[in-house]
Amino acid sequence: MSLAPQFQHRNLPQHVADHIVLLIAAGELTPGERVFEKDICERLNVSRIPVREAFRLLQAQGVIRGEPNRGSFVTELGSEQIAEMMEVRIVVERIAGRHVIRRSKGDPAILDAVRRCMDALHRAIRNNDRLEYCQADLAFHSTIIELADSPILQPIWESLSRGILVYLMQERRLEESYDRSISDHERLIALLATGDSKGYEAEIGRHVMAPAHFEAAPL
Amino acid sequence: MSLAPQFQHRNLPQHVADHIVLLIAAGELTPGERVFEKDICERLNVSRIPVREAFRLLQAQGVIRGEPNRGSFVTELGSEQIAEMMEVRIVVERIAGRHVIRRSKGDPAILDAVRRCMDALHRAIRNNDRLEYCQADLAFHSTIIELADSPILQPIWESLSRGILVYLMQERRLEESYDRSISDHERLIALLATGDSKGYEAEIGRHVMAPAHFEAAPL
DNA sequence: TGCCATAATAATGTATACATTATGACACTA
DNA sequence: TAGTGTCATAATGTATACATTATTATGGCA
Repeated sequence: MSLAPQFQHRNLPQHVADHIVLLIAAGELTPGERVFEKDICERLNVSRIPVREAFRLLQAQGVIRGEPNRGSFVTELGSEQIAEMMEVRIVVERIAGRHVIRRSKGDPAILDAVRRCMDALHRAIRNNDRLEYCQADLAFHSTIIELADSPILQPIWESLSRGILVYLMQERRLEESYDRSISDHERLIALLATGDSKGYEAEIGRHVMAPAHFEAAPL
Repeated sequence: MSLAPQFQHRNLPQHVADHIVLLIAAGELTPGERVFEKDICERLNVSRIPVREAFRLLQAQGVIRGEPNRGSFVTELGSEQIAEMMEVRIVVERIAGRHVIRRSKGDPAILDAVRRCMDALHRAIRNNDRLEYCQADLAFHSTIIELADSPILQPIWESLSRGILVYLMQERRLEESYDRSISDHERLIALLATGDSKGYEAEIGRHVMAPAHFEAAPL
């Protein structure tokens, strides 16, 4: 294995899966397009086994769709799917918020992990780096899910966040929402810190639906 | 490969994954227990590659938890996790219901697939076979999700349904709810057929929460 | 010219073999 | 005896090689 040293000790299939999502987010792999194992192998200079395992991860997360003996294809997400994604996301984040608030009452220090995410968010905005910003935004929410420590929410969030990253990256006028993003996240932290469950649930709904670049869910 | 002929043309990692879930549901693998690749290999008489790919599928679905270089462990689900699962499930099934109703207005025949699931449910009850019943129950809901044809809902449902199967199988007094189960499902079909979105969304909530064997979500 | 059968190619699917890492036993030492 | 270091074992992680399946190109035939 001749992988770059910084990845030596990381989980290889997981890393490959992350990389494939980045390729999709960057537009190097387009929705509907077929993904070839060999192609990914050569890009990352690894054998087919970890790549195939990454494919299974992404398949279970809905990022790619696998047809037996016929290859894998990047899932296509229309505005309707984005709306669904956000609808489920809100529920997941609400449940997670309740858990984190309950846990933080016993140990307020756990919220520090969330606060630290704000630094990354500010840094990304200073660098005016879309990808860095999207990842920092998602890291904020991922941290909360992790703190909720739920074996149910975790995999669902991982699945959702894949799609959200791709969606955010292709969103026009993303930069215009930087200011609002900061204040939204600050407010979310404050609600967690004060233990205002109801307030947090309402605010998460607003925060997620704020862009409303996607169409509302059909009746 | 010396697998039984009936599985020759099925997706092997998928089949292995299903089998592992059955082992958990049957109690042959207990929550928290470590799952060895070799053990599964010998049980199903396949090599490690499809087994490892099945592990990745189940890992992304939250059925097992993998620790790098240290193996995989069956996820433990307490009553709190069951409650979360059902809370997310309701949202997923509500969204799916809306889609199916919309689609069925253009082609009412698609609901026949759901109606056919009732036969399997009746048969399972006649046979008084718990596993067959649980699978038929889940097949009913899986069919609706499939009809909704959503690349977002599908993987989330697959993840949820794994846990639901395990939960149902370990549920005492499951047999007592057979009658109610039939009437519930009949009612759900009727609501889909009449295109009553609101009614369906309410009924799904009742149906899922009916057992209430799990504790309510914490405040 | 259009259609079908067949072979060549290239992909996915699986098995075997090797490399690396964790774990437990055991002896050695303080 | 408690602690520690080393080695043996067994698991996971990865690479290579082979098998199977799908696709495409090609050539024969109507």
